[in-house]
Amino acid sequence: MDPEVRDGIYRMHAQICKALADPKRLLIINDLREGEKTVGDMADDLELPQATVSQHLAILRQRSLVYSRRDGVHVYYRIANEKVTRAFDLLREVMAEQMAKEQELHNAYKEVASSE
Amino acid sequence: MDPEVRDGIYRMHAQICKALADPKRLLIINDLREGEKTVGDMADDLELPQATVSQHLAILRQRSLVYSRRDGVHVYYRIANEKVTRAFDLLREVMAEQMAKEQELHNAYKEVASSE
DNA sequence: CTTATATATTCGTATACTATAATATAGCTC
DNA sequence: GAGCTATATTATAGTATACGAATATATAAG
Repeated sequence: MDPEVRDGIYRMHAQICKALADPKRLLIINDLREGEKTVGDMADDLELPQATVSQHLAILRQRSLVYSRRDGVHVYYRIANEKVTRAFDLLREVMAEQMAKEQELHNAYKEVASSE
Repeated sequence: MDPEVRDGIYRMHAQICKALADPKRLLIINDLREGEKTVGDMADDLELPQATVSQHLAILRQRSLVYSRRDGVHVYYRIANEKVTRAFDLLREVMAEQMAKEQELHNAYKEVASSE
């Protein structure tokens, strides 16, 4: 493949990953699983300042991970693609498996240590 | 959930996402789908300096997305969890669908423009 | 047109990331 | 041990990102 094209694709791919690479944006995405919500709803749910939520939503919007629609004074957001949620879940599973593995090691170590 | 615990989990989750959030690391992960490889193999495949590949592998290693084993002078890397690959693929599909959608819009616009 | 509310944007700053070059370490072979 | 190759680490400079506070915009109601 043309290296420039390849790099362009990988840059875009990374941009999408970057959109997920922040704890608050993950909280927002998780919150949106329940369905469409307004900025204020999410700010309340997550106990975050409105400006913070709005800033992060702007990033998610720019990268088309969420869509928004205005209804009067409210702007409703929703997850743009169900695959985003699935990726969220997969990566959380990776994390959980890592933690489980560490836990095992830790327990094994305690056994050895206590039998000395 | 205890907000501190929640934040800790989301921080870790974001750390894993961050590991994917760089074009070169995505190239590396993609390269490793073919199977175990050494640092040098990957540097050759991707036409990147050895130090660059090694640095990015260090990040992937710290976050346990890849495992490594030494065999003599070589260090072989492999993807730690197949779910990482699946997340890679899902997010690439998200990107592809976005591009397709943009393409459609673009074509639709051209039609309108040319009929004026 | 003014006020009130919801949302978005801007700005300054602190922090974190990436890239490159140089250097260091580890394990062979002789 | 000397020299060679593979890999890792460090230093640093440049860039990007996140956060908080303040400000701006948009809509609805009066």
